[in-house]
Amino acid sequence: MARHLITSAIPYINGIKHLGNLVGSQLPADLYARYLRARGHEVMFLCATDEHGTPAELAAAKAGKPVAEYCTEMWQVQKDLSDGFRLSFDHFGRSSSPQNHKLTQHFANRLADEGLITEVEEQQFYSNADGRFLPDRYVEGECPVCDYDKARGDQCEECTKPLDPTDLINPRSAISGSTDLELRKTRHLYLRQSAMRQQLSDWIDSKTDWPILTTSIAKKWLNDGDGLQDRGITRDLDWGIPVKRGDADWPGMEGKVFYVWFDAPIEYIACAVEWAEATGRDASDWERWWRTDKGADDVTYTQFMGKDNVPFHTLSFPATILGSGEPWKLVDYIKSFNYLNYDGGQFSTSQARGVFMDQALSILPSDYWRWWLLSHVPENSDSEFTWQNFQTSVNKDLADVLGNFVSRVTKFCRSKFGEEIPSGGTYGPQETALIADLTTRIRAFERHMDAIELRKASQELRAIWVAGNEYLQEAAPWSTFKENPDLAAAQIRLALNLIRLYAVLSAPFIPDAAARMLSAMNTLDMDWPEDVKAALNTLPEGHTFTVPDVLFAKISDEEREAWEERFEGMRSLTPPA
RNA sequence: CGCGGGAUGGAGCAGUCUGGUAGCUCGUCAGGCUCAUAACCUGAAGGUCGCAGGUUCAAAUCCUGCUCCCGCAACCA
Repeated sequence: MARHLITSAIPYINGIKHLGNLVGSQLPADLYARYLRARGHEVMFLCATDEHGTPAELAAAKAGKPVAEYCTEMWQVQKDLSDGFRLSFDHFGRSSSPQNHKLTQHFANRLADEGLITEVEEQQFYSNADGRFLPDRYVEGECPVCDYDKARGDQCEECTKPLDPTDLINPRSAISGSTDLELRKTRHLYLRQSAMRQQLSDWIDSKTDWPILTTSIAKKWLNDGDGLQDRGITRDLDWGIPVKRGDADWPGMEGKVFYVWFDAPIEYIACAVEWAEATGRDASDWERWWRTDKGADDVTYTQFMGKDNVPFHTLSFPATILGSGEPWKLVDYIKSFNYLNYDGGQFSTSQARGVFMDQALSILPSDYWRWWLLSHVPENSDSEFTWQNFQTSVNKDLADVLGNFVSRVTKFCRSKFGEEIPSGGTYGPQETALIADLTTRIRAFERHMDAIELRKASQELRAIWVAGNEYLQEAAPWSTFKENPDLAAAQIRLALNLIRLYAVLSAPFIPDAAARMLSAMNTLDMDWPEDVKAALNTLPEGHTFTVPDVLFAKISDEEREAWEERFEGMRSLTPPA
């Protein structure tokens, strides 16, 4: 038994996430966590909401609520949705938690002590109308190059020219449209990432087994242009973690907060602190996951995220960890994903394009979504969600192959032998061959899961389901029953045990259906099939079971067409109350 | 010459690192079975592996050049 720490990139508090967000981090992380638990490993699976930054303030303002109140509500909304998708977090925390405040201030203090923080004075637009500083993107104006009048402070979207806010002609606030702006001097803390470039580079180079996507992005940031740049870690905002050196004030930094990308990854650690406190544990219980001097040296830490998050996890957060000089656990493996596109374009939160988590659950149970998303996860390149593909895959894999297998076996047994595992007969060559085939496939499935090769694992799992149908076709118990009922009994006994086996193997992908399969087989035995032959003898002769309802109803053409039409337009921008 | 990823039968993908008869799922066609959610099982047709050169006995796989698509481009979650 090994110990695994797993974190999913933490979703931003601003609004409900779409399927692209889900498939890029939380869902594959959940699959891996469930699989490792099923194999008997000790798992700590953490996620949280990322609550700081300007977008949260703006969303709260739009909703007419104080930002703290807005975040609390949206946290609950996201929590309910992750429960709906059966995401099995050990704790779903909040980056605005007191625990994270304390840890973030602690790390800043440590980094300052190590000489890795510098103060920089710069000029930034201040909006008198809005009563706040405007970060780059929140200044708009006319592009000095192409005259496009909606150029943003960081870049002109029309001519793609990178800009400074001060380059803009007639700058205005993107929040209120006010042109009453003035340049003010402000001081900010910078993390001296450049000083850690070599250390980070050596560390990345040591990770030879990481996905190409992960290392190539990291190396680009390390080596491009002038190399890794120092990064501002404070902002002139109200909402956030106050800049302090540990418990002490930080002279000159009054009224400022840490930048969201500094405190968000620290929440991975703070989340474990929240977990320990919420469950009545003490500090040593979370420290054994995070402090290598307090038991975490045997922990394997895996992070899941979309490709847009890679730089922060390969460089910024490791810079914080390494720079602290303290024995914190560093990530061992980073699994990153490409994007899931929606019918020819990108899913978009701001444009409300695509299918969002709440809508998905209102249409179909979570297992449908989990199976499709996990078996089509964008591992090697961007992939695309289409209703047509979704309908075909789900109907074929879940209804026809797996669901129908359960149905044909249980119904046949009920009609010929009654609702109990039939007695008599022995396993012969066909059964031996099936066990050998399943053993090979299950070992391959494990290898793919261990390597987090999710598409291959899905494919293998499907092949394992198909093997059951092949066996039935060949064994033909409906024929053998007529001449040799004992043989038919043995065949069906095996098939019923196969249902339990499928439930165990499939549970990480489709937990609800797996639970129904186990319930129908009237068993709580979820032991992993280390020995397939033994696993297929788990349910003994005479053990009772019930015929379950249809596991997966098929998606009809009418339903698919209705959804295609419904989701063609944009979703309502109003988040649920 | 900004960086990275991709281009494989009608669709979606694996195979490329470690050259050696091109593989999987869906779709199509034919057959089988009749226990089952008109499901399941078997077989067949269909690809000059983006384009052009090169290395080699042999290239989807290695090298060179080119074309097209996607993402990123630093404080934007």
